[in-house]
Amino acid sequence: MARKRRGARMILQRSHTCGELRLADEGKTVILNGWVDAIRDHGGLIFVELRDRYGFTQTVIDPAKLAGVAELKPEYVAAVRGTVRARPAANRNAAKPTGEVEVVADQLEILNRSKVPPFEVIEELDTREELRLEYRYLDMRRRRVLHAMEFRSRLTQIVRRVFHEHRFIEVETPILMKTSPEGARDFIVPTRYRPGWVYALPQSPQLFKQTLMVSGIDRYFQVCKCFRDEDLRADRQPEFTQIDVEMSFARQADVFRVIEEVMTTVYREMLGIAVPAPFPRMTFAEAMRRFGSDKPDTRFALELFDLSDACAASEFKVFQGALAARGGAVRALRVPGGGTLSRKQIDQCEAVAKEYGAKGLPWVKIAGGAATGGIAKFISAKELAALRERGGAADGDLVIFGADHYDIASKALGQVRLHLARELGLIDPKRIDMLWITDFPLFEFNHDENRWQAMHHMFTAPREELPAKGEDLSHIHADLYDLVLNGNELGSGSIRIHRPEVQRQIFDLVGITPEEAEQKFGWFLRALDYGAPPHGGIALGLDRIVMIMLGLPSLRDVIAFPKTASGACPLTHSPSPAAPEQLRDVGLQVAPEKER
RNA sequence: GGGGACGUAGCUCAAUUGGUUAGAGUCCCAGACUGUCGAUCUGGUGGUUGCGGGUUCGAGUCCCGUCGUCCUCGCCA
Repeated sequence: MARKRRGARMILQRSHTCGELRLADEGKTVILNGWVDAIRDHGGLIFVELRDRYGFTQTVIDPAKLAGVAELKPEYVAAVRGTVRARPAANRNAAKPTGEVEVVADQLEILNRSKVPPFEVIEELDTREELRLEYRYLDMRRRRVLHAMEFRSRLTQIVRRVFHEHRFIEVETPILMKTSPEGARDFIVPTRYRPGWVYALPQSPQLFKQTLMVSGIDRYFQVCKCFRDEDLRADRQPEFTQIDVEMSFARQADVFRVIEEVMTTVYREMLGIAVPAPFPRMTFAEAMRRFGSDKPDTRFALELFDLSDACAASEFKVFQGALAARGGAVRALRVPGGGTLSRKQIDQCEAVAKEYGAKGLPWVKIAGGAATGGIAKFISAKELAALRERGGAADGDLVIFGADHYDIASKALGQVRLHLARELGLIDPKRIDMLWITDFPLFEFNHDENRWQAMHHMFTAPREELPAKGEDLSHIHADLYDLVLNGNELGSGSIRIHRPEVQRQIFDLVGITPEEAEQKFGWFLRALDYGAPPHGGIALGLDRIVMIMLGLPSLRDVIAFPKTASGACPLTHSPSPAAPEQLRDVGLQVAPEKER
C-alpha cells in the first residue's frame, strides 16, 4: 500500500541501485531509491522510471493499488519496493542495460518533491550553458556530466598511485601565501591580522616545492589548486588543478620518464589505449621552424618552410619589406591539393593569419608547372624552383606565405596550418600525439615593458654562462620543457636553479633589484643557502588532461562548478560586493568607479 | 583593454521590406487510455522580445548606450 509520510525519515532504503538489476535477479524483492526520470501513464498501468548515478530502472505501478503514484512528477525522489520481473519478450528494451527487467511495485514512498526544473534532465540536453551551470545540480544528474566527474576522480587516483609507487610524497602547500612579482596577476586575500596587507592565492606552489627539495623530500607531488587572475578561455579557468611534481638529483630525462609512466598508465587504465613511450622530443626551435608553434599538433603533415634566401631579390614589396627588417623572414606553407580552395576559403585563412599579427596572407596556386593567381606575377623562376624543391610544391597545390618578423610569420602560418587541418579534415581524431618540446630559450623580450623576462619562470636554470646585464639574452637556453598532446600544452617544467648566486644573477637580469629580491624572495634565497640539491620538475594541467581524454571542448565540462568567461559563478553568484564591515575589518576601501 | 557572434514563452527556436492580436515544438496544467520506454490522443495556461534611451504614424526588427553569455586577440612567469 502507498505510504505517505510527513517526517523526514526514510522507510524504504535501497537494496539495489537503479543500474544493476538484470534477468538473473528475477523474482527478488528489491527496493530502489532514485529520481523520477519519466512517467508513462497508461491509465490502468503506470511506468515510472527511476534514475540514480548508476542507471535507470523501470517500475510498473498499478494506480488502483498504489494511489500515491498520481502525485509523482519528474525529479521527485522516490522509493519503490517490488518484485523483479522479466519483461514480456516483446517489450524488452535492448537499448538500456536494465531493459530486460522491471520492478512490479507493491510499495511507494515519496522521499521528496521537486519543483518543475528549468530544463528537462535528459541526456540530449540543448540549453544554454549558463542555465546549466546555474542549476548545475540538475545538470549533473545527467550521465555525461556525471561521467566526467567520475572519470576525473578515477584518473586522479591512478596518478596518485603511480607517484606513490615511485616513492613520491604528496605534500600540501599553503593556499594563503606571499604575492610574487612577474607572472600572472595574483588573487589577493586581505586579512584582519594586518589591515591593508594581503596574502596571495598560489599561481603554483613553485617555491614551496623547491623548498621541499631543500628539506630532503626528494620526490614530491601534489594535486593542487592554482589561481590566476587573468582573462578566461575555453581551456582556462581562474582556478584550476595541477599535478605538481618536483624531484631532487634529477635531470630532464628523469622527469620525462616519470611523467611518461603517469600518462601512459592513465591512458591504458582509463581508455585502454597503449600510448608509446618514450614520447618523441622536438626542440622549441624546430617546432617553430616546422610548425610555427611551441605546441605543434603533429597529427597531420603540413609543415612550414623557409624562403628568405630564395626571396632575397624578390620583386614583391611585401617580401622586400619583411626581409629588410631585423629578424624578418619569408616563410611558406604548402597545401597539397589546395588549388581547389575557393577564394572564400583563402580569405578565411587570411583572417586567421591577421588575428595572429600577420598583415596579410599572400598566396599562389601551382598549375601547369607555373604559379597562378594571388601574387603569381611577382614570383620569379628562382622562387618557383625553391617552392618546388624545398616545399615540394606541385601542380594542384596552394602555397601561402608569411612575410614578417620570423616569429610573427611562423606563428601566423602555424595558425593557418591548424585552421586548414580542421577545414580540410586532415586530423585523425583517434591519434594521440604526445610530444616533449625541449630547449626553450630562458628569456624572452617584453616589447611593451622593454625588458627581458623569464619565458617560464625566474627559477629555471640557465644551461649556458649568463652574459652581463644589458646584453642580448635570446641565445641563453635551459632544460626547459613542455608536454604537448595533440597541439595542447599539458604542462611545463624545467631543471631549476639550486645555487643562490645564480638565482641572484637571474633576478638582476630581469630587473629585480637586490632589495626587491630580498623583500620578495629573501626567505627562498636563504633556503638555497643551506645546501639546496640540484632539482627539477613539472606541473601538468589535470583539468586539461581530463578534457582532452574525454574529447570535450571546454574545461567547464570537467569541473563540477566552473566559472563563466567573466569569472562569475552562475550557481553561487560569486564574486559579490564586499560588505562595508568586511572592508573595515581588513582596512580597505573601494575606489569610486571613475578612479579605477 | 580590442574584435566577433548571440540575447523573443520555463526550455529550444521562428516571426517576410519597420506594419493586424509575437507563433511552433517541448515543458507545464487538466482529461482519456493496461505494455510504454522521446508513450499516445484531446484540450488549456504561459510573453516587460535582456535593460535604458532614441528615430518613426508604427520597433522583436533601425540607431546609441548598457548588462549578460560564448568564441577569440592581447594577457596567462
